[in-house]
Amino acid sequence: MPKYDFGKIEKKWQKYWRENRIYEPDFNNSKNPFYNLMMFPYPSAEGLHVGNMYAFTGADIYGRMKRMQGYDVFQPIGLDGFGIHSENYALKIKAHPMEQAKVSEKRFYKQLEMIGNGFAWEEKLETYDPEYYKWTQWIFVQMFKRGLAYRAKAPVNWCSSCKTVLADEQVVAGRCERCGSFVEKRELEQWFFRITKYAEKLLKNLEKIDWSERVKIAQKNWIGKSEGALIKFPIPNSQISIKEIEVFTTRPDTLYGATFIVISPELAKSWMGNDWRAPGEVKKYVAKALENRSEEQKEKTGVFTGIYAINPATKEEIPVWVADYVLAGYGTGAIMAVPAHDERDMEFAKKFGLPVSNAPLEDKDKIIQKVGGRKKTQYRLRDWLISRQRYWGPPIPLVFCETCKKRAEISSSKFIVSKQQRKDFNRGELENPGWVAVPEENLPVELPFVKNFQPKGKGESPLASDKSFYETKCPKCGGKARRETDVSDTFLDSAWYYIRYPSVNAKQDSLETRNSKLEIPWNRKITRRWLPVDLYTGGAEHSVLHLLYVRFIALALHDEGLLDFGPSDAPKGEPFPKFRAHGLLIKEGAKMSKSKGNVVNPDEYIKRFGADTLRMYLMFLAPFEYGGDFRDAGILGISRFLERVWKLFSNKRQETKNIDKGLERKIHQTIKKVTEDIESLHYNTAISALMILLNEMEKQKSTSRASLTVFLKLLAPFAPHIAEELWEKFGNKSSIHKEKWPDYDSKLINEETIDLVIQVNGKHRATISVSRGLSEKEAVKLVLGDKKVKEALGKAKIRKTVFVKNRLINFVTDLT
RNA sequence: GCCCUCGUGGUGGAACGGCAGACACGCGAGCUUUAGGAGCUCGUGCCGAAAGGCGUAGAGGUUCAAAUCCUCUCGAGGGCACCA
Repeated sequence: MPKYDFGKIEKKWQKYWRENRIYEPDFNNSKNPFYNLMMFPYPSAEGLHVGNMYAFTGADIYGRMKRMQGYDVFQPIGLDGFGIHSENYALKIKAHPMEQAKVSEKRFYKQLEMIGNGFAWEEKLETYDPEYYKWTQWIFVQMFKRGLAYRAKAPVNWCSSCKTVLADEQVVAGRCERCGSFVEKRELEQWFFRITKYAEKLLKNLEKIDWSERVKIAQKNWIGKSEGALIKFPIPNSQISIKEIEVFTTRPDTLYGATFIVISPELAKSWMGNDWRAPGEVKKYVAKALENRSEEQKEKTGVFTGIYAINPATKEEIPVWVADYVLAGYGTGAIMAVPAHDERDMEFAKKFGLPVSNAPLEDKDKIIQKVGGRKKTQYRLRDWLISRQRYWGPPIPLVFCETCKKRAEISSSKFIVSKQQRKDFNRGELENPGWVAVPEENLPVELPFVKNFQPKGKGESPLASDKSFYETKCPKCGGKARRETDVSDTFLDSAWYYIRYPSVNAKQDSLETRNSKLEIPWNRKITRRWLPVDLYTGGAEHSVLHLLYVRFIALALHDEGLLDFGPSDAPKGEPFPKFRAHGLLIKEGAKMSKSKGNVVNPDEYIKRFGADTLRMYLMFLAPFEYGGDFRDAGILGISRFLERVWKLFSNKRQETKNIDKGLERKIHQTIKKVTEDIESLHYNTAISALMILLNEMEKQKSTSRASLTVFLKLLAPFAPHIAEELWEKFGNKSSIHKEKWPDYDSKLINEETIDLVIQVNGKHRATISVSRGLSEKEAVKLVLGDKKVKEALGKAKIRKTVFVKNRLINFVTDLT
């Protein structure tokens, strides 16, 4: 037998797999579909990162076992290449993103093939492909038409380095998730998706989906539900039109201790916008606070407004202050301050010499009723800011028309409008007068090649300088109109890719709506058969980004009757009943980063050791969900292992009729262990079990063909190429990856004799070999005859005997 | 500040409440004419010559029995963070 030439073997089988369509399921007729999905990569860096490979390999091993267990596994691959990450990379290397995309695509797909995963290549997709983003725009249109997209002016996050607005989810500790620059607040008009409408559903469904606990908790915190009450504080003898202040509190029971009110600068400003003639000092404070509203915690500041309100419980007059520690976007923008029960209020009270009252607590419900308040549930979650002032994304498929604005305003007014008039406009058009959706049949709105694609930084996308792009006709009235020039957030691209995959090569499907036929981006029958996804794997860093958006979009499309998944244990419309977050791969104790120069390039290692070795090494480091520490030295262990496997199959192929009992038992134990460990993603211990089995087999003079067959099958998910090669050398004509996964016989697993541990007062004193199933009576008799035990017991009297069958016996003696 | 997760040899990590350290890496000794990033055998938690003792961040507790369960402290990582 020749030596183990992994380079040649790996190439050979990768070609074979593709040509023979080994990993292509039958989408229309599959009886046993299993959708094994891994988050697709964004090709922004120099090439595939070993972290990507780690994640993909982990998902692949699971998929390969499922395939051998008789499932029709679908494991798609694609590129999330639209959006700011790829654009920033293009900017950095001074390339045009549209051209760079083609370069990255080629490179990534080549690398992704080299790692030996069972990808269904024929269903690959790229988010920047017009054939794909046509449908991303279609989703935007559906959201708009159904009142789930709206335009509003609001203080939003602005990254001055990326020169665009960002969603709250993309701001991490006050910094831009992409570039790390500090994010500032700017008052801008932007497009939002109404994710807050789904706050409760997104929260409640978490209980019924099987996800990594840490991710569920992160989502729960992000949604941030609090139950409390709205309570009104009247303003007596009010000189202005504001007659009362309503506050939100989670502690209505502390109302008797509320000794002052604090309103946010934003609320103060809106009062001034009415008829409040605020003192100069207040005006100054508010202006300053609004201009410089930092997220950082700092010393409390504030001013007295001169206004007094009445505490509805004590009937006492309390002062109203304005301070920037009260947020505008949460609750009513005003709070009742209870220094005795709230640290922040206490800090404020101390600083400004306000009274502190230690009033007793009341019953929550009673006090709410007494003062005429009402219960209120509040969420921390904000709407999803979806527009971006960048170039490399799907243009938002909307058009602004002055003529239609007036008509829509009339139609949306409460005055008498005929039903027909109202029907002329969808909800989005009524809520956003002047904005008209591009009709579905005119999609995609293609992203033009713009030479100067660099972000402008004036709150406008580069498309705003392309006249030929934005000048258009209103699809509604045919008049002169202007296209929206912002593009949508990358996270919209990735919010639905998994629905598209199974339908990439499917027949175009449509839905009957009231007055027309609506083309849809997925085949309904296939979608019902393959979705929801059976197992979704990805990084925990997407806990409140992708993983929240993707659920929202699926639930919304589902509620709007556009999408219909097949049955699952999860609530209807949940895309991922089971999600597992893989861990982070680090290098010698440190995070991999280009600045540290410790980024592992998988290509090099594949060249030196082979993809199979690298795959197994990555999986051997630690449990898949923990992550792992990549150390160069360690890979030799796996390299040796596979070399020894190769040798075993070269040298010990003699047929043996007499199967060694001990080996047979070991084989069945290994089948059980490997099967269970793959199921729970404990690949490290599965590999260890294979090593133990190999050690055993090497000790045998000869090994039966049946044993070797089992070994190869168990190895196949981890090292798919070498397993395939040895399988062929065994004379098989079809792929090992389509073979049946071995079963174990639980009767053959148990050893006939076991080591019984003998303890005296909980201390291990001896171990004796006894036959399995030995009774307590027999055990005591046997054990008490043991010399060591006698010694240990000495003269002490046995007070109690604890016997655990097939495991241990513990004598508890009187203390002497 | 609040919430979550985790602390085990020189290293990565094993361990249904029941023999702590599986499997590897590294290291040590030996074998093999052996220059290859080789292979094979044995050893390798700490103290001790041994018997034995001590050991899972630290301190308590529950239990016949604790790395595992409970309480507190310390440390690391992650999420939220002036959200009333």
